[in-house]
Amino acid sequence: MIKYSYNQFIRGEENMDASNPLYENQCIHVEVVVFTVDEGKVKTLLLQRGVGPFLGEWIVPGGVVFNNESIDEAAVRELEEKTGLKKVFIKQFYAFGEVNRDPRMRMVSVAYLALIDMHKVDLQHMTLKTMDSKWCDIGDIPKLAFDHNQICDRALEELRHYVINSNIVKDLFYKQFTMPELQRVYETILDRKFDRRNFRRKLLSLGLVEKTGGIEENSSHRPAEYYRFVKDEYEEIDIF
Amino acid sequence: MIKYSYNQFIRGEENMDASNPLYENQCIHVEVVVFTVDEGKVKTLLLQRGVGPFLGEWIVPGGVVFNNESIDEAAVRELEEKTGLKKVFIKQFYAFGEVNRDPRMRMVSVAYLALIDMHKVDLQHMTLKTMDSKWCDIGDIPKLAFDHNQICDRALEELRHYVINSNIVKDLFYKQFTMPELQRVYETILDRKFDRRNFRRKLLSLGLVEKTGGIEENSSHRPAEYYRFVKDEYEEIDIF
DNA sequence: GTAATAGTGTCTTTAAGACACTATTAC
DNA sequence: GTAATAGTGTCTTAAAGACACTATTAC
Repeated sequence: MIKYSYNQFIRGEENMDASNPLYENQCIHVEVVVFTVDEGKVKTLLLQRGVGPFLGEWIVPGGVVFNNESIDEAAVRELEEKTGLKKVFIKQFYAFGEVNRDPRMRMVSVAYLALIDMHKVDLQHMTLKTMDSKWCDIGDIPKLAFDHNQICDRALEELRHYVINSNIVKDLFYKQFTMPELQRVYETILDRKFDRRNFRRKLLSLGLVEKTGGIEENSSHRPAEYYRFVKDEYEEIDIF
Repeated sequence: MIKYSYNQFIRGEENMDASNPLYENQCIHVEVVVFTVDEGKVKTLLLQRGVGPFLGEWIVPGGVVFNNESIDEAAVRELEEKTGLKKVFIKQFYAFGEVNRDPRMRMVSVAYLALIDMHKVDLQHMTLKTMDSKWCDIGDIPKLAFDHNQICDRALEELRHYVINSNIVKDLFYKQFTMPELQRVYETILDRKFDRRNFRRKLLSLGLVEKTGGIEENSSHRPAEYYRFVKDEYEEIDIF
């Protein structure tokens, strides 16, 4: 990467460098807010810091963007490091850039959200920089370090938006599912109830899901039929 | 701002600094894509670079984020420097972070969009770093420097989204307007036609606009009645 | 009166919302 | 048979879309 002097840059020439007090020591971070649904609850992945600043406090997964990777690639890498998951669909939703949001440097965080099936993940509870990790009900999120509460809140807003306007919910299911299960996921994330008949009519008439032919087994009641998502790709579509 | 060493940071201690090859020389930029409607056309503000790199090529307004301001504040400052407009409503819509998008440094651009009434603006055609400026029809945007075509395209997508889902269009009118004028703006931005009667019914039944009581003058045809937006604040509301 | 554009109301079609009974399984 | 949960259809209401004639102005 070519280097230039600050004075050249500020005079309007083509150069700039990172040793200028006006904008020195800037750094780009990504944060990935990971959502899942477990036992009818929406949960998000939190990590407990094993290092300072904010040693022992909880945060959402994230890390510095390296110069040899795009911000999207950094988010993917970060998610893989923390969950072991590759090829997860992530969605950038907001950049956080208040002045003193990180005590170490001037840091802008580009935040992403991801939806996963938690059963695919084998959580690492202890790593180099992490003392512990957990899935936390979105109603019970504790005070987090940095501005991560704000990031979480915003992520949840965006999640709801995507759930209403796309087929993103498919990422919560790695295989087949029943209509009541699917309905519970929508109800949990959106925090509202749907009529069973209207819900089923809606999802089917949009062509979003289809029967697989199989039915549930070992239920102590009438077994539900299995469904799958018709499309495997992300698609914008108004659902509710 | 406290400084730390790279080695401390990467070892998982609380420190980091900006002289580490993995993430040195990073810099945060903002870009503001400014939209207006002129003679029934959607236009965006472009500047011609008066300095290198890309001397003489066109870009959207933007600049470096200083360490004493948030990214939102930087966008507001940038917009004021380029248009003279204060208190303009801006909306962050995306962060662009490919690796080599700027030849000078590792640069992440947080992009904002703004809607203004162009008649309020007195364009500066020549400044320290700018050779010229113009309002460019969004159908005729030339090849721009950096990744600014991508930024423009995405801004337009987001603009359409906000026009459909909020009252943002109010920012295009600084005073009263007629129903046909308003309809033309929606039609231009969304690139579709509406039935006059249905359009009027929709806007009125949503309580978005109201008559001012005045009527157009000096039209060589039946004068139209003037309307105003009922709310002055940004509001999310599904319009179409 | 002509040209230009503004203003208005009804019918049809589609989507959303409300609502109750029958079916299947394990025990 | 009992408990638990799945599956299904119709009616009502609201919103969207299609559509044609009259009104006002400058000239």
